[in-house]
Amino acid sequence: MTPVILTVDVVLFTLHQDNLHVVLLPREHNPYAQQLALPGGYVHPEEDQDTLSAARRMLHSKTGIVSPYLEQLYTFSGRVRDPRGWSVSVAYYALIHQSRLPQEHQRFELHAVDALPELPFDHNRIVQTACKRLRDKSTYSTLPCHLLPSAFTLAELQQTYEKILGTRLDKSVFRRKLNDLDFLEEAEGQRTGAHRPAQLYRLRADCSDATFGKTM
Amino acid sequence: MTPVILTVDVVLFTLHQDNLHVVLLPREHNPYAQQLALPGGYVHPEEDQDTLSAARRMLHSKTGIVSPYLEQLYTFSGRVRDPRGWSVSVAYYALIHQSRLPQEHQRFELHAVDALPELPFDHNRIVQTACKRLRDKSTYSTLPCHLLPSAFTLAELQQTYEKILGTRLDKSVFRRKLNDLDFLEEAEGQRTGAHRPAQLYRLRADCSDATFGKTM
DNA sequence: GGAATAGTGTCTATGAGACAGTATGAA
DNA sequence: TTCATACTGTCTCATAGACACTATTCC
Repeated sequence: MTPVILTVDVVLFTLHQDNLHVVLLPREHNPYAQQLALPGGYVHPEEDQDTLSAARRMLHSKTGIVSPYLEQLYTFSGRVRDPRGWSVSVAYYALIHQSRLPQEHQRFELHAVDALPELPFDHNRIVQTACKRLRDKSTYSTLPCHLLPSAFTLAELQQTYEKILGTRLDKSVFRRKLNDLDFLEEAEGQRTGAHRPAQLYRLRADCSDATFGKTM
Repeated sequence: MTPVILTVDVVLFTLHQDNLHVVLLPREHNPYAQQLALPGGYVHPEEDQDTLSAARRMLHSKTGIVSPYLEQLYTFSGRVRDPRGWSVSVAYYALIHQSRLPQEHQRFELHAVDALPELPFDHNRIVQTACKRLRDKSTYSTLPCHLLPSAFTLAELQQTYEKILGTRLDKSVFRRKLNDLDFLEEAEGQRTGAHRPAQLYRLRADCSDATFGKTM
């Protein structure tokens, strides 16, 4: 068998300055050394249980982040996508709140998904695919919760859905649906700001990957 | 790098005796020689453009079928799924009408998805994943059309949706939605049987992978 | 004409959207 | 008291579901 290059790449989403961003970091090695790219690298069969473990390891070793929401996205493959030869990249996507990104000594950068630089390999296509998946799945799942801190207000959650979906939602309708779908529970405390404080909620533990028939 | 085994596997669905079946065939080589398994095998980097091409080649060489609906399903990987070692299988699923299965000299078998034998590797899990995807996606896409011949009646289409989704649909509602979604076009001729003939329809060429917000 | 299936029309209840209203804390 | 935001109530209109009705063929 001709050897095939096996890698994983991770599209790590976060909300930054009210817009969807992805984490990019400069590549350490050739090809495309120093260029900004998705966190990723070779699968290590001795070390990794499977490609999910490899993705987790990659994320942790390159950005210091442990175990946010992480899901397989799609597998990209072929002769031309990597100059080193025939390759397979199992792509994953992850969601995290900005507060859980390490603050110091990390070389990663946040880039708005609608203003990405040109990336090596087929990484632009991978990000596009991830955006589409995130948007599609957000219409019928609890995904956007993972972009928020562990406790959040209903207004924050609504804004997050709106940002991802690119549409305005009616407050009353949104809350009625949340009530029906019943994937949130009250958290302790309230968000106190300049005005009336808002109740905090958290995603129910058994609903971290919940999907529903209806649409948000 | 430790060498990694790279394969593709294909879950080929068809309706047979009014039930959802998958194509299985006896493995030619070890491990598990002679045992029934999904059509699949090694990716050939010299020959295959990418894993999709590999899946097409596999399907054609093992079953004689060319190019039905074929879509990537999920990538299964790890140390334990294949006794030969650390492996990656990029799984695809395909839909085809029984009439397009070759009639003679093929060694494949049709097995009802709800009465599968025990399969080698993690093939049972792969079929399960494919069933779930097929069911989920059928609620908001034209997928079931690919299980029918190129021209079909609305009643046949409705029965197909019902079989896959496992629910009864109201004829009037179903047709109203078909009308709204507008992914069918009239085909020449009618299905003439024991009673009033039914108009034939076909999937519009630009809708072979159409999805919609609403639900069937 | 009867049986069976194709295809259409209509009533109703549900629920989404729009929007106005009330509640509560900060200044 | 005012302002801004949290939160809730209500009206209306669209539509999914239920089901009855008409149409067309074979016998």
